[in-house]
Amino acid sequence: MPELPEVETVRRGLQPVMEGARILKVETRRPDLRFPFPENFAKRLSGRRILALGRRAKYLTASIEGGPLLICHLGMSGSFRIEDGEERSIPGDFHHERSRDAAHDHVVFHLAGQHGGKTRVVFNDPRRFGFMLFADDAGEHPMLSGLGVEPTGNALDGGLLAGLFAGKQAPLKAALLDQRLIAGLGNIYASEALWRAGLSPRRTAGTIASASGGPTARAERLATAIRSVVAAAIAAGGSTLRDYAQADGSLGYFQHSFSVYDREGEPCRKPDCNGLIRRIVQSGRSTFYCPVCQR
DNA sequence: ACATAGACCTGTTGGC
DNA sequence: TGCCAACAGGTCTATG
Repeated sequence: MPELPEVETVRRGLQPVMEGARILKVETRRPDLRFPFPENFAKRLSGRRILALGRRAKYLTASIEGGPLLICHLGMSGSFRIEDGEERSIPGDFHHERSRDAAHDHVVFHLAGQHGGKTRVVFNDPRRFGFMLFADDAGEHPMLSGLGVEPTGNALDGGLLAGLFAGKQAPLKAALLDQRLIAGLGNIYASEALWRAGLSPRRTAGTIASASGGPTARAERLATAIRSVVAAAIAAGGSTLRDYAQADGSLGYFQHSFSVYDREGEPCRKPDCNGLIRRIVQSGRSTFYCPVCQR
């Protein structure tokens, strides 16, 4: 479920605990997630220091000193949880000690911080669509190599977007979900970006480019919408991060108010638009949009 | 190249 | 209340 903003929020939440920490031990509580764990997964990480946590699209990465680049994907239901690593043996603390749904805790990283404090970072994933893999020595992996442009920063502008979509017959919604073009959008933010841009999810993607493949007003609007919706969601994640940090340490999902997603039948939030949000299915997945102001 | 459907899993929700 | 179908934020594979 996590799209780029959620993954970035997870990265920022894990960063203070993981960067610079030494991995004392790694527990894998089953042989696989979506894929089998790499050979010697725990052994190749144990005893090593985590240099940096990164993110590419919806992938989290951890560079390991003298070791491999760890690539993690949260799939649809993955989350991380930070726990105090000191063994607790307080009588009556049973409830606090147990996590909310330990049934799907699949990986536990036991860490020692630079000042000796111990923590555990627990990966939980009920559906097990998530995975953990190692990149090769050059930090490359087929899952990362084909990814398109990040919708953060300023790289994605109208000109670039028009070039990416020129000639495409696929509907805009499908083009936005194509990770080879733009990397990191998912089902929610694709719908949200199209609403912000006032463009129909059913519109042929190529129609936002000019005949020469150059930018148009529509392409500029969509590029701006994508960047702004992603930036706003990351900001929202950051604000909930502070709350979660004080609660139970779980990272992965945050409440966010959406303009169209999951609002079928409700009024469009665009001022003076009297449309009602409609739900359609594209490529087997729900799309939400306003048929009045999105054309 | 492109569109669609199915696959992988478990949990939650809504209708009857 | 119980049951069951539909659906869920992802992406890889196979098929046309």
